[in-house]
Amino acid sequence: MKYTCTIPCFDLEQTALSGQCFRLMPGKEPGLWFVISQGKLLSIRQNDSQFTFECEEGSLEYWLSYFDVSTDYQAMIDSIDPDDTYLLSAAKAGAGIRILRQDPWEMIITFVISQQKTIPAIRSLVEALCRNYGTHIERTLLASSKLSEAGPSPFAFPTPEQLSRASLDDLLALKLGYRAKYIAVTARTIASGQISLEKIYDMRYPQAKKELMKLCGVGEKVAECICLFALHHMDAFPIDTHIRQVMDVHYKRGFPNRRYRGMRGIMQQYIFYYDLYS
DNA sequence: TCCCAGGATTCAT
DNA sequence: ATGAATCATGGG
Repeated sequence: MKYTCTIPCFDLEQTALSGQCFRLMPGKEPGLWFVISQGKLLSIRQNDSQFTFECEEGSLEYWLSYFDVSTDYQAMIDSIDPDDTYLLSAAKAGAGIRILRQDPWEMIITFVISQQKTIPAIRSLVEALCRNYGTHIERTLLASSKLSEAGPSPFAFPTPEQLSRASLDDLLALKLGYRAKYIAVTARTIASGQISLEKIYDMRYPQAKKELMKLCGVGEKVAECICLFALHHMDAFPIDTHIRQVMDVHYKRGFPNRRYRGMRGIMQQYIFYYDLYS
C-alpha cells in the first residue's frame, strides 16, 4: 500500500547519518530509502517535506510511529536557549533528525557491537548478522521495490532465538572481536527469558536503564542509546567520545539538563551529528 | 608502526 | 567509588 503525507523537520539522509539506525539505507534513486525493522520492509520517498510510504497492508501505523511523525520537533528547536549559539548551530545543521522508535532487541545488539567501532564498521557488522542469522524476506515483496546493492540486504534482524543458535566461534568468524562473547551471552539471556524485554518496555527511564545494564556488554553509554533509540525515553543522553569532547569545550559547567527536560535526547543527537559532520 | 573508533569488563587501589 | 589495563579488528 502507499501513503503520502507532509512531515516537517524530517530529513531521511540526516536521520540515517545520525548514527541511531544502521538499516536505513538509500535506494537506487535520489530521495528513495529503504529500511527493515521487525521483519517488515518499508520503502520511503522524500520530496522536500512530502513523504510517500510504501509497505505491507497493516504496517503503516508501525512505520508512522517508527519515524515519530506526530511529534513537533520544531517546537523543541524553538525552545533552545537563544544565547546558546553552539546548540542553535547544531540544531540548525541537524533539524531533519528524528528520534526513531526502533526495536529494543535490535538496538541492544547493534549498540553492543558499536563499541570501539566506526559507523561504517557497525553497519557492515549488523548486515553480516542479518545475512547469516536473520530470516530472508520474500522476493515477491522485494520485487516491486528498487533496492540498490548498497541498500539493506533482504534479511530481518535475527531474533534472540536465532542469534542464540550461533556458537561463539561462528560469531568470532564474523570479525566481531571481543564483542562476540557479549552477543552470545546476551542472546541467551534474552532468549531464555532471564531478562524480559517486555518488562523493560513498561519501565520508566531510570529503571529501564538499570535493568539494561545487567546485560553482558551493556554499560551506561549503550544503555542510554537503547533507552533513546528504542524505548523513546527522550531524556536519555548517551555520552560517547564525541559528546564528551563537546562537553569539555562548550559545556564545562555541564549540559543544561533542567532546561531541556523531555528533549535531552534530541539535543544530544543534534550535537553528535554536528560534531561528526561539520 | 602507531593511533583511534558512538566502551565494557576486570582488577587494582 | 575512581583508575588503569585489557579486550579484537580495520582504517587512517
